[in-house]
Amino acid sequence: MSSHEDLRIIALAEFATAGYTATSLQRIAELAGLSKSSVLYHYASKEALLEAAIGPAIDRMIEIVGPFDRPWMIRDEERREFLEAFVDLLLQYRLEVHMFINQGPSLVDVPVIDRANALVLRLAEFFSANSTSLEDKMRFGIALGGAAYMLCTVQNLDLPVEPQEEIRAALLSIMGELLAAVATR
Amino acid sequence: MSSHEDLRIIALAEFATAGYTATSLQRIAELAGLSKSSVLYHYASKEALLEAAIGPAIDRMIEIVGPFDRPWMIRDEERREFLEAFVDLLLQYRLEVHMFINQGPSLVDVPVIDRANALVLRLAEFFSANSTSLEDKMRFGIALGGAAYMLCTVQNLDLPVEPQEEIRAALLSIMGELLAAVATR
DNA sequence: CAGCTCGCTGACCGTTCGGTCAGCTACAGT
DNA sequence: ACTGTAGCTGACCGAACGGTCAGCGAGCTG
Repeated sequence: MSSHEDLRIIALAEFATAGYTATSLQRIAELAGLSKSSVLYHYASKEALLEAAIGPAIDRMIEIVGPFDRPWMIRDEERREFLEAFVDLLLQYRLEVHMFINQGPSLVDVPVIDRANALVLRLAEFFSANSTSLEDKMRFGIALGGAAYMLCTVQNLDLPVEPQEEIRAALLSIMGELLAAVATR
Repeated sequence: MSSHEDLRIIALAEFATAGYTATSLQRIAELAGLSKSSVLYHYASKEALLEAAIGPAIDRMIEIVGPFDRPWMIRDEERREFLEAFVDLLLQYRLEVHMFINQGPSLVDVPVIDRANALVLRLAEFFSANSTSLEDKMRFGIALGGAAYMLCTVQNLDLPVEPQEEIRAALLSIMGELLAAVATR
């Protein structure tokens, strides 16, 4: 296994659970069994490490949201399709999503975080494009923040991580219910 | 106005939005128009400031959860009562709740945070006491984390803070729906 | 063997962190 | 007028931060 990829994974886990600013390069180095200098050999800066950690998840998310940037034009089955893709992405990138959902607002001016924040805004517009009521917007916020929180706090609330398929089905059910206003229109 | 209370309010806002570790005493001092030394005159340490900022919210929460520590014994109307008290508490202490929900897991070994984490665990037990299914537990996690996220990110998602009464009604509706398994049983 | 790159390291840099301390000013009680 | 005390301050401390740099040994290539 490569130190480069190890560092990415370790940094992501620490950034997501302990917070970006609360995670030192020294700490990452210790977890990887390397020196701080080695971390900075593989990644030019702490910010570059953050970019590598959550960048791919944001790219993938933009891929998914991209085709639907005319939310009032898409059909019902496409909305369902989107919801499934979205839930799958939440499951695949749970640490990344949890990270930029919860720490995004506090890390402005970091390029990769700004991309994430802009993406969240686009998502909000997508989900509330045709439903301007306050409650519908609140539903979106709760669904997004709630899923991100729950998927990363499962271990603290004695929730099992397995079986993945059952979690997916339940999450799809709950998210569909929460976003019913857009998912079933 | 007292500097003491000013500092508490400023610190709470900064801790909740920027994060505890990311907020320096210097920053709090500047926002309050004081020197860092003055902050440490009013509060013995950064940790004491955190305790003052979120302690009252935790005390109040324990008051609310306390009477219901036999969840399988309470009646339906009591569950409804509890949900209303809980939503009111979320609205009154939104910054505090957002703070220890999102930063609680990463700030272990801080006494006041440990109290908060223990409280969250008690809440989880309360809501899922008679419903051990995976989906019901996920519902609780999404409701808690989602409400905390949404109530502190409203301004970022162009959600209005007013009118308070409409937000309360909508939140009660959504939370009741999410926690239907326990709220209506 | 010489030369080169790759992964990695310790020593070191300037800055900022939370926290301590002696001392300042304004004011109230005696 | 003397004495506290409350509120506040700048100077300073050791530790930890992100980051730089010269140089190490191993392995591949000519």
